[in-house]
Amino acid sequence: MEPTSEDRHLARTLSALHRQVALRYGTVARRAGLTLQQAELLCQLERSAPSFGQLARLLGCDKTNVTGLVDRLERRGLVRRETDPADRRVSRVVLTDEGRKVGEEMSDAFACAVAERCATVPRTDLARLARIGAAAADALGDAS
Amino acid sequence: MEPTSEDRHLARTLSALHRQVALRYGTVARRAGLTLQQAELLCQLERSAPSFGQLARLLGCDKTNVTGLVDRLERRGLVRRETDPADRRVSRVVLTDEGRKVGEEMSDAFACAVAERCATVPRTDLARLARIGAAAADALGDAS
DNA sequence: TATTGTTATACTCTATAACTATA
DNA sequence: TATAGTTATAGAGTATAACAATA
Repeated sequence: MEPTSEDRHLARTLSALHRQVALRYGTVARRAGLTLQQAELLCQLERSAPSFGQLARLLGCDKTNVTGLVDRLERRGLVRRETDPADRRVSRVVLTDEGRKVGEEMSDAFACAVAERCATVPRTDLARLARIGAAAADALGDAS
Repeated sequence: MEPTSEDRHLARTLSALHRQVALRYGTVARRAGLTLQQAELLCQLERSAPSFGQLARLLGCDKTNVTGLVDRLERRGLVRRETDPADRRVSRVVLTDEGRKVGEEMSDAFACAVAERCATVPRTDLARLARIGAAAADALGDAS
């Protein structure tokens, strides 16, 4: 299938936006002494306690990779492993109090950085971006 | 500065969108036998021949890193180094014919993947996303 | 003297294959 | 036997400090 001119334009835009977000998010993470990958893992723990396999799927990497990421976050006291009582093969990754604090600080810092820089973009456009961006992220995340 | 509820919402959305784009883009890159970082460097060469320092700034990484990335892309025949005649300290990175071909194939494949998956999102919304997303990327990319 | 790219080093990220423990 | 997580290994990405060539 050949992409249309509109397809190409949207793809280029999403790619540029992704790069800028990664840059800003990486800056915030580094200020907290974390890598971008560690910060993204930490953010997946705010509302649930996923297993290693679930984390691998959420982050789009191999499960062997998650072992190392969690090792390093655990060594810094930001997360801990908990064995699932229902199935003793699975380990769940849980935020410590310190980990929750660091995660919230990073989220706030990133939100502020975005808001400051996007102050030149009309408010109604930002609201649209939030709405449509969420729909697009959902669509892109659908299986396979 | 404390972020508003709208700030947080926008930041969460941009973060989710970034993650999905990175996942899809990474898949396309891997199919071409490249890492996500190599693919992103390659895409910076379509319209210009940046120096190592410029590439470092564009990619948000250290210049020492660019040396390694270019080494690996050069080893695979996708780019080559050219000394700038005006200032013999600077090297410019140039696409080979093969590199341009691979870059274009990846761009097309990514545009198609996005278009297919976003088929459920109304066309007018996608046009808005492209317009506002570009403005936001510009705003986020502004200095400092 | 300042700048550009490179090298050396150390650590992190990443996937594949082989392994252990549990189901 | 199948699945969840780990370990060993190897290669790639990353930054810091020291360096060579050029300006």
